[in-house]
Amino acid sequence: MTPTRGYHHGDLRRALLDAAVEVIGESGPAALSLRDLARRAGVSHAAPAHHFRDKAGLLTALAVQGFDLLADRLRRAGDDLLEAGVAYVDFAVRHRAHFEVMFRPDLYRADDPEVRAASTRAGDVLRERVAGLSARDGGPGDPGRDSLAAWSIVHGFATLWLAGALPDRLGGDPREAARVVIRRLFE
Amino acid sequence: MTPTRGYHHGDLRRALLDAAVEVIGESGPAALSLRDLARRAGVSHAAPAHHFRDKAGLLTALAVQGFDLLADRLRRAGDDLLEAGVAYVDFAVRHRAHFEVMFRPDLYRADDPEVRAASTRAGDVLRERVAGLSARDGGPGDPGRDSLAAWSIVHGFATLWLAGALPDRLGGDPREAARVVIRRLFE
DNA sequence: AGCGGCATCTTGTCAATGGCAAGATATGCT
DNA sequence: AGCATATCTTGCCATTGACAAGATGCCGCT
Repeated sequence: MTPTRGYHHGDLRRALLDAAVEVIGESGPAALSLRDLARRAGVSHAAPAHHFRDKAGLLTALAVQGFDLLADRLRRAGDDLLEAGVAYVDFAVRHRAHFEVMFRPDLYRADDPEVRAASTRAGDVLRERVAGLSARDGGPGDPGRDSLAAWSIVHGFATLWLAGALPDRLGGDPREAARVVIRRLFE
Repeated sequence: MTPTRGYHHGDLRRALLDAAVEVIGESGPAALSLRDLARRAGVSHAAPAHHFRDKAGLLTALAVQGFDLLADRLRRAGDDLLEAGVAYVDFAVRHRAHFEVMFRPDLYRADDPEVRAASTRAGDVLRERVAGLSARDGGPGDPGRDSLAAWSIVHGFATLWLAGALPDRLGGDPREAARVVIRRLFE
């Protein structure tokens, strides 16, 4: 299982996932075609089925990858809830394709055990950060409510940013804009 | 232009939009098929094209309808920002199909003048409510930032609710759960 | 009343897609 | 070396979106 060049034709699974990320990032999940991915990878149109069964299978794998990436990003953002929030938005923008799939459960098998596990892992990190904050400032707040509010505001901001719904005056740096908005939670 | 029964075969445009709302509400926008809508309406597979040109055209019409519905709902929620927020979430849940399309610009022609106009109308109502709040409590806050924060938190909550990402303990009433979360902005 | 114009809908067709079945080919294990 | 298996290919079918050309019913105009 060497990472790059392989045996038969290359390591297809990764190549297909990478191509999917590229396509979705450019044109959205609706534009995704298994046959197109196969062409990009230089294999026949039925090859993807052996790795992912069907389209939903491929998107399920993408979702797992996405939740794991997100958990990693959140962890590396440190203990500060504000920075974790900024990292959440940053993740959504930099890994747009993953993010767009992750929260569209009608596109993949959301009940897949791998997805559930990965999604739980990411959720745990988020809750951890919120709990950390509540502890630090002598937090009165119900941590359930606080994490919901925090999650909602960063998720909403990220979604609206990706949808292109936000006004232009915010400029081109989502991290900076997100920081300002999230801080509103702490005042 | 009588509302119901019509002339040639019925008033198709409305029938198709209604059927689209039903399908999307049940299975998401990915499951939408023009031919299926035509079958449901009892017309031939090419009939929809005359009203909407293509799939994107139909979804564009749905988005316009959605933004107008949302503006209406927000207006009827009154001046209170908290209630407007609850109404936003309530709209997303009750008009799930519209909501899911509205914020997925890759599915329709987001640059369509009608969409832009309708979306602006809805945005104006939201900003109005935020401005009203700032004025009332001697608001120090930058209204730009406040409306962004308010929009983000309600949009995020609604999106997560629809995605089924929120924990079960919230129960089945999104309005109540949303009210608790939104209040977090005012403390 | 009759006629022409037009919006509405239908039939026919094509390329592209997802998914399935059956076969070919390389890989690794024994 | 030989066999089992994962990997990939070729061939096929139903469905879909989109287009073209024709049929059908409604309207206003003379």
